[in-house]
Amino acid sequence: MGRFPSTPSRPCDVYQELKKRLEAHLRGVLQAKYDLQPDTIAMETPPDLRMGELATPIAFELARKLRKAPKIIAQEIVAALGHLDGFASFEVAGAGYINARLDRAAGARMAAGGEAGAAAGVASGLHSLVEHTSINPNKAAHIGHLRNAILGDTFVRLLRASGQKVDVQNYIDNTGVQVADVVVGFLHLEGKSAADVRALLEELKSKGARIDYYCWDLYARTSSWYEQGIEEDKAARKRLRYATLHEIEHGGNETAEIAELISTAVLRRHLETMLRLGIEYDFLPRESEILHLKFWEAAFDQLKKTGVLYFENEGKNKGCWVMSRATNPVQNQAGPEDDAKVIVRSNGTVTYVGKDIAYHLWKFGLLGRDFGYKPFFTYPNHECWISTENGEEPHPHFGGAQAIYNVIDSRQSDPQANVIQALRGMGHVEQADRYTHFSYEMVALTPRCAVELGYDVSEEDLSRPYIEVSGRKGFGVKADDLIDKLIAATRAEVDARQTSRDEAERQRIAEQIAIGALRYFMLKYTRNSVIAFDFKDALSFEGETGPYIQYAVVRARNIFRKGNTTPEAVLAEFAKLADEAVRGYLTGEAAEDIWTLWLRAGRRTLVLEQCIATSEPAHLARHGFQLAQEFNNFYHKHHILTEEDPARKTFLLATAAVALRELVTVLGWLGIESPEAM
RNA sequence: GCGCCCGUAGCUCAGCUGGAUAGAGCGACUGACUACGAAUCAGUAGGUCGGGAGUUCGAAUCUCUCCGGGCGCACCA
Repeated sequence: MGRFPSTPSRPCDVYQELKKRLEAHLRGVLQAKYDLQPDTIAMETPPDLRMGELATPIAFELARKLRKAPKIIAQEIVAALGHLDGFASFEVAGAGYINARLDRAAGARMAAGGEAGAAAGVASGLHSLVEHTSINPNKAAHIGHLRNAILGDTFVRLLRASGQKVDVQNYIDNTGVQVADVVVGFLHLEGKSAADVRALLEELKSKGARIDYYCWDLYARTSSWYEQGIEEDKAARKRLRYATLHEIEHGGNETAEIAELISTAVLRRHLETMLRLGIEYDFLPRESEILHLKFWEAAFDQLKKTGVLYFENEGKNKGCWVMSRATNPVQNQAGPEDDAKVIVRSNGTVTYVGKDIAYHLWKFGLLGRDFGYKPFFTYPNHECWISTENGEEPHPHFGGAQAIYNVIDSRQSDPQANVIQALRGMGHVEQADRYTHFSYEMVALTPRCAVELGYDVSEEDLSRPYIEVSGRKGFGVKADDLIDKLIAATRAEVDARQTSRDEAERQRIAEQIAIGALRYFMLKYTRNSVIAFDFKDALSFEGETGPYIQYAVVRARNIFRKGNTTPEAVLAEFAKLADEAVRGYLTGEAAEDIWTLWLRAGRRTLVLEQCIATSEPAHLARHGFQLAQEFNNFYHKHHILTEEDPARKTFLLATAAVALRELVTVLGWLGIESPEAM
């Protein structure tokens, strides 16, 4: 069963519809013939199109129960299936498979009208909240953050395409040690006051320089400064670090003012960087408000009341409020539970997980408190709000979602599990079930790439398959650097090809291609595979890449431009063709590749649902590539505009129209634009 | 010590709820631009799916075990 309530009578694409139809028909037969009602009927696609389009191995499963050979059962079922709308025939294959052949004309008609189903989208009524990006606002974004934001943004697009209402949040830890570290850098390494920092921000702005890049270096310098000198120095610097952190958390002093200036300026840069990729946010909740609006106090009451937290009187956690681990749920008897997770320290302060529990109660509307809101960043079509203590009225409402997705790398799975465990323990079982840690593996650098970038790489690291990026060490590829590099590369290609277009147009196309390449690169890997980053792979525009798919779109569009017609007009003509004609064009050895393309075009919603059910956008990326590949193959084999038979020409044009529509839709869901030319 | 992830072609990766002959891209080698633009297409070579056992009519997929690699397991944030 799916995670969410099923949506009855939802429009389906060809595959979904026919699969459902066949399944229902099979159930009828099994009921009438054997008085059986199996829970599920497995449906699959045969290895070769010549065997049919749908298949079921149901006869194998029934063999034992019915004490008959699978082949005999399959024959009996096939005999009983008779005729079914949308299907041409059923037959037994192999040792007992039941294969179904579609009525290709009917299938093509359904695929041609496919936009009705998908465009309607059908509101599932679910209100989801996706949190992604969440970069500490103390340095520039790097490639690891790009993977996070692209995965998150794409998933948002998929949820919206399926009809969900989605709020996009970017959590900002503006009062953590990481921000404290750059503040230490400004105060003690550079000797700057709040006024100096303000002047620096102005100066950088006037020069068009990036404050996040400035902080990238300062952060790395400060981190290494902590490690330098004699032990006494180190201890003193560590004390300074935590004193700074506490001043920032407390607020209302010059240190906090610098932290606010820097974190806000860096945050703006992050939003600008992500906007280059078409990534936008609705709300930016900040840790400073979670602290100052006392979210924790409200959560603490609930945690104590429900018994999730208990006070430890002995053992190593004596004097703390602790929670049992998710992996170790019950251990109430006999002695202190030293393995428990500390939520409130013996000095009375709350840990990160504690604050996170409070924040997640808010996300589900269970906290009984809310942020103040003020506008922060204006997008062409909407406003992005940020948390504040005393908000402005009126403001939109955030939080109170039914389902949440946290796009956070897999290293955080432990703390995420703790939060889910707390929710469950508090009795919020439904919410815990709809809490998804959308985890993914890191982006690392290949040793070769690290050397190429001029970093000192140890012997040990050189022998590894990849090296983890580190903001603290200043080791990694900055997001904007990569985007700039990609645009420069695509611009060179576009300049060589599009000699008649003007500067602005060429730049626009180059950006679309560069972003397409980047987004596709980050999406083509499944979430739990580590990406060992290399410029050679990321800067590739051939083969399984975003530009490959975009190029297929451009080719399809060119057909209609040169043919002086439109996809809409063509599909209207196609509707008038006789079924016999369409069936003829889609049948036979030479037509298999065309039929393959139509079939692929007819499974978009199926892939969408699979992506959502598994939280895996990579499936859609692959679907887009395969669609483009099959279209390119079709494009080469069949020259459309010189086709002499007018009916066949209409059919070929309709094929291109459907492919074009699907490619553009899929690319849109991946957040990739379809250029007019390449 | 405990937990999670990974191991599939020379390289980088797919492989949907177990299903028929394990697929792409890159790289290598052959071919195809006077066609709707070759950022393309067609073809060839290349795999005991880390090893072993088990479950099953049927395993890359599920279970166990071993080997190899990565990441987590703080009163840090």
